[in-house]
Amino acid sequence: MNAKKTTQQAPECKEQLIAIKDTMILLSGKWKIQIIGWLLLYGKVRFMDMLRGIEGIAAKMLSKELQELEQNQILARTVMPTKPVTVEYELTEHGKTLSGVIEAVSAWGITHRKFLFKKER
Amino acid sequence: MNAKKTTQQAPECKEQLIAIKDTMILLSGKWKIQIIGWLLLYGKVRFMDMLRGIEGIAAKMLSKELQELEQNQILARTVMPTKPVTVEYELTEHGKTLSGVIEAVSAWGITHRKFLFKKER
DNA sequence: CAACTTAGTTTCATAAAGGAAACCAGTTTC
DNA sequence: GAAACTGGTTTCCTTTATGAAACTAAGTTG
Repeated sequence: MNAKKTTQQAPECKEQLIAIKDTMILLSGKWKIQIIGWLLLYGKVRFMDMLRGIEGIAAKMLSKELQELEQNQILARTVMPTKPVTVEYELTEHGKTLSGVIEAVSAWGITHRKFLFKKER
Repeated sequence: MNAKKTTQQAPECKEQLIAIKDTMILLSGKWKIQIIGWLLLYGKVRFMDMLRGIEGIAAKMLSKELQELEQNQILARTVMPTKPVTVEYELTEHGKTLSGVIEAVSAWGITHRKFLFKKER
């Protein structure tokens, strides 16, 4: 995983770095990863549940982020024929393949918290 | 990993979701994850190497992102006593614990590319 | 001394992200 | 019918993020 550079030439662009860029284009922003984490934890979720549950998100943002994730086939939107119409969102099979990313991000957050705690004492 | 909601109450806030939020605060932006990916691949890297190698980044951005990552103890900055001063950046031990995240992000980018490819034919 | 290198910083400007609040449409309950 | 609920959309506004280009500072080379 190491390749020292002594010249001033830029190293060739590794596929992994391109893949990182591609992924981050889809997941950038303050809310997308949180939304996906929610769907991984809770399965099918209604719009208002997310709006109330994801602290601080505004309806406009939630709506926009859900649309973008749907366009990228990360999640699916289903309108239910209930009394007041409800809409359910859930991860697609492809969306579920993000679980590795979400879990890694989540695990590191906990690692980082411990790191900060160790330091301050 | 599933907890259906039928009530209108928001589900309690899971630790994992907080951890996701914490992590994304540190890694948000267009460049940070790419920079960390670079340092994981190449070890010690000089400022100008990154500036030339990370496609599209401007000096101001690189400088700012490196400062933020240093403040969060993800990487370390070392001024080398060379002819024209050079500065080396490398991940700290703590920064290296991000490898799981970076690898997951990178791997998913490749998964996603395959998914798109399968669909279009 | 002029020109070039490294490693930035500063300035000026634009683009993208995010948010609060009001509004809309359909349905239901009081 | 008034009020409430679901799931949004629209408007207006503020904050961040990002960028290109010029500029600084110290040392090096021709």
